[in-house]
Amino acid sequence: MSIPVTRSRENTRARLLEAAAQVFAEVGLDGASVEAVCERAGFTRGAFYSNFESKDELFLMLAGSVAEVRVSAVRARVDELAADGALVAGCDPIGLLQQIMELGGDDRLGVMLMSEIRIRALRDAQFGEAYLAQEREMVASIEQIIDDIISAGLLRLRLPAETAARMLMIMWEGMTVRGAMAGEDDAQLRHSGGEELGQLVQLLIES
Amino acid sequence: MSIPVTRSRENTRARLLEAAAQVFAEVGLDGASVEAVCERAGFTRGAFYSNFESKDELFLMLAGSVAEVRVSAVRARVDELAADGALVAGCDPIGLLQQIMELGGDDRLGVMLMSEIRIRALRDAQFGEAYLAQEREMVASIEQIIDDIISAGLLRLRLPAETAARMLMIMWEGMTVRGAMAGEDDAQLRHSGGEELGQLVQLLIES
DNA sequence: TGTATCCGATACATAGATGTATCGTAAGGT
DNA sequence: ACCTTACGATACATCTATGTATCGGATACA
Repeated sequence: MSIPVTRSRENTRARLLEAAAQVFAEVGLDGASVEAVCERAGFTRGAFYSNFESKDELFLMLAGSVAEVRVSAVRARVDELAADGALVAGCDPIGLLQQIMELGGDDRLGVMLMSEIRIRALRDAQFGEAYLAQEREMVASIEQIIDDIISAGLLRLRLPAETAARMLMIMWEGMTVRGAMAGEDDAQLRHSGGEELGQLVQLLIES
Repeated sequence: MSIPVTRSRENTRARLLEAAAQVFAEVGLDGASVEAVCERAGFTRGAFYSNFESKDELFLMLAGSVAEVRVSAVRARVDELAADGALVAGCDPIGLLQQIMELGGDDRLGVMLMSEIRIRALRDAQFGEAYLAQEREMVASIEQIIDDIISAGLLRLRLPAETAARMLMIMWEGMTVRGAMAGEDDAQLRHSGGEELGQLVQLLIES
C-alpha cells in the first residue's frame, strides 16, 4: 500500500496503478481522465504515457493484478486453514467462510472497483472470459476447503460442493454491493451480509 | 417498443429514452455521448436539449421508468398468479419463481442496463437509496407470493419468506449477469441460472 | 567529478463533446 | 389561407481530453 517515493520505473508504475484503482473505483473507467489518475499519483501525463500505452492498457493490467491478488489471497487463506488444523470437530463452518470472504478486498473502494471490472467484463466478451476464469479459480479454492471439511466428516452438504461454492460467491458479492449502497462503512462492510451468508450456509448443511 | 414517427413532444422524448436505454447499456453512461444517443434516435442534439436539461437528467428519468416497469411487471404477475389459482396442490414453486423472474427485462441489453444503473447506485448515495427502495418493492412482491403459497399449506420454508425472497433476487441477478458474460443469447439468458435457482428453491423448502 | 542515460515535466497540436443561440419549418388555431 | 407557436436542425464558441514531441534534470556509472 505505501509506496516509496524514489524515482524508479517500477515504482512509478505501481503508484500509477494504485492511483488508478482509486480513481476508477470512484468515477469509473470512462469517467476517469488520464490526467485525474496522474494527479492522484502525483505525476503528470508525461509519466503516464512513458509507462503505459493507453488508459485501456493500464486498466487491463490493474484488473489482472486485482484478480491475481484476490485469487492468491483466498487460496493462501484456504491452505493456511487446512494446514492449521482448523478443521477439527466442532469447528464453525460459518466463521471459516467469513474468514475467507473477508479477504476479497471488501472495503468500499474494493467493492466499487470490482463492480467496474464486472461491468467491463459484461461489455467485452474476451475480458468477460478472463473474469469468469478468475472467478472459477476462487470457486475452486472455496470448493476445496468445503471438500476438506466434508472429508473430515465434520458435516454433510445437501448440494455438490461446487454448486455450494458458487452460490456463496454470488451471495457474498450481492450482499457486499448492497451494503456499500446502503452506505455501510468499511468496518460494517467487512461483515456485510454475514447474517444472510450464515443462513445460506445453514441451508447448505445437511442437518 | 415501436414508437410512431409523428412530431410530438412526448413521442420525441420516448424515442430519446428508448435510444438512451440501448446506448447506455452498450457503452455505459459516461461512454455515451449525447450525440450518440440522438443519432440512435434519429435526432440531432437540438432535439435533445429542447427536451432534457442534461444527460444526467435523461438518465435519471430512464432509471425511474425502468424501475417502475420492473416493479409493476413483477407485481402484476404475482397478482395474476395468485388470482389465477396457480397455487393449487402439486404446483411447481420453481416454475412459478421462474415465471416471475423472467419479467425482469432479462435480455442482454436489459442486464447491461441494470448493471449500469446498479453501478450508478453504488457511486451516488441518493440514487443508491432509490435503487434499494425499488428492490425492496420487488422483494416484497416475491415475498407475498411465497407467503401465499405457504398459507395455502403447499409447502414450508426453512427461512423467513423475506430472507428467502432476497436470496432469490440476489442469486437471480448474479446468474443472469454471469450468463450474459458467458455470451448466452437472449433465449438462453431467459433461463439462465434456472438450474441453480431451482436448487436454491429446493434448499429453501423444508423437505 | 564528469558524462551518458533514463524518466518525467512541459508545451503544443488535434479531436471530440458540450451547451447555447439562431434559424427554418411543420403543425394548429382562427 | 394566414399567422402564431412550437419543435428540431444548424452553426458556433468553449472546454476538456488525448497523444506526441521536446526539454530539463536526476541518477548511475566510470
